[in-house]
Amino acid sequence: MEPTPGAATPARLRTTPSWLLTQTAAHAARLVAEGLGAFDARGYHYRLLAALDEFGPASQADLGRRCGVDRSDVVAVLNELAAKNLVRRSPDPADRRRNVITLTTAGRRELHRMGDTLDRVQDTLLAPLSPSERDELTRLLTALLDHHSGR
Amino acid sequence: MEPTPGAATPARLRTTPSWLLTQTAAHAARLVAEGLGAFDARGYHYRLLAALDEFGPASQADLGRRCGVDRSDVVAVLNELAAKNLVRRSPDPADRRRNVITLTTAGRRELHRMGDTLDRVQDTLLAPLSPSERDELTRLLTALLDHHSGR
DNA sequence: CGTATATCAGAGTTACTGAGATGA
DNA sequence: CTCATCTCAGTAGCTCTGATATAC
Repeated sequence: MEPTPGAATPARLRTTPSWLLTQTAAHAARLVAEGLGAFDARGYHYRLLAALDEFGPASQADLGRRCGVDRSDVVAVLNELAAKNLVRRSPDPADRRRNVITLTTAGRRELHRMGDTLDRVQDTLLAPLSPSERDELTRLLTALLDHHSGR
Repeated sequence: MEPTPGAATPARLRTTPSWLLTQTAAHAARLVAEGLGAFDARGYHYRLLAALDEFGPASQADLGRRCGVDRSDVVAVLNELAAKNLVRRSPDPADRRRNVITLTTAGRRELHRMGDTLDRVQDTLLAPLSPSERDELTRLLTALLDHHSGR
C-alpha cells in the first residue's frame, strides 16, 4: 500500500534507500501489470517468452532458472501460453524427462507487441528523469543487482 | 524468485528499468526482513514506530495514511506492538471514535535499535556503490517516487 | 544408487475488501 | 443522514514447499 497523498511520510522512511526502492518498485510493478493486462498476461508470461526468443527452445527447468520463476509456476504459465498457441511443448527425444518449449510465430508476434507496450511503460515510469539520468539509474541498479546476485 | 546464478537472464529483462527496480527491491526487502527478524518485527512495525516518533501520538487511521499501511493491518500490527509494550492505546477524549497511539519509552528504545540495524542493512544493500553514487541513486529514486505519488 | 525433470496439491504471506459497531 | 474510525473475517495474488512419477 502507498502512503496517501497529503499525509506526511516519516523522513526516516522517505530518505532510506530500501524504502525508496521498494516503493518505486511497487509503482513499476503496478504499471507493468496494467500494461500486460491488455494481453491477459503477467510478468511471468513475458519473462518466459523473452527467454525463448533470446535463447531458443529450452526445457522448463531452464526457463525457470533463467527467469527466476519457480518450477511450479513455470508449469502453470506454460499451460496458459500453450493454450493460446504462443508456445509449443514437445517431449525432448534426447532426454525424455524434459519438455522442449518452442516459441511459435504467434508467440513471437505477441512478445513483440508486449515489448512495445513495456517500452511505453518504461517511459511512463521514468518520465521525470532526463535521458542521462535514466542511463545513470540503470547503471546504478545494474551494479546493485550484479553484486547481490551471486556476483 | 531470483534467477539462479550461472543461468543467463534474457538481456531484454536485464536492461529494463522496471526489472532492475523490482529485482533490486526484492533483495532490499529480503535484507530488511532479515534485519528486522531479529526483533520479531516486519517493515510495518518499523514504519508505525517511526511515524509515532517523528509526529507524536496519532490515531490509527492517521498512522495508516502516513505509512501506507492498510487500516486492517494497522490494527493487527498495533496489537503486536502493544503486547510488547512498545506502544500504548488509549481512547481519544476529544473524539471517541479514535484511539490515540503513543510510543512508550521501551518503544522508542526498540525503534532506535531497529534503526541501527536498518542503517547496517542500507550499507549492505548499497555496498558496491560509492558515497556519491549512493546519493545519486537516492536522488533519482526520490524524483521517481515524488512523481508517481500524486506529486 | 543419487540426481534432475515435470506435475500437482497445498501452505504461507502480503495486500486488500466488505461489513458491522460506534460516534462525529 | 453522511462520513470517519476501529475491528474482524475473509478474499485474492504471488511465491514457495512437499510429494510423486519418471527418467538420466
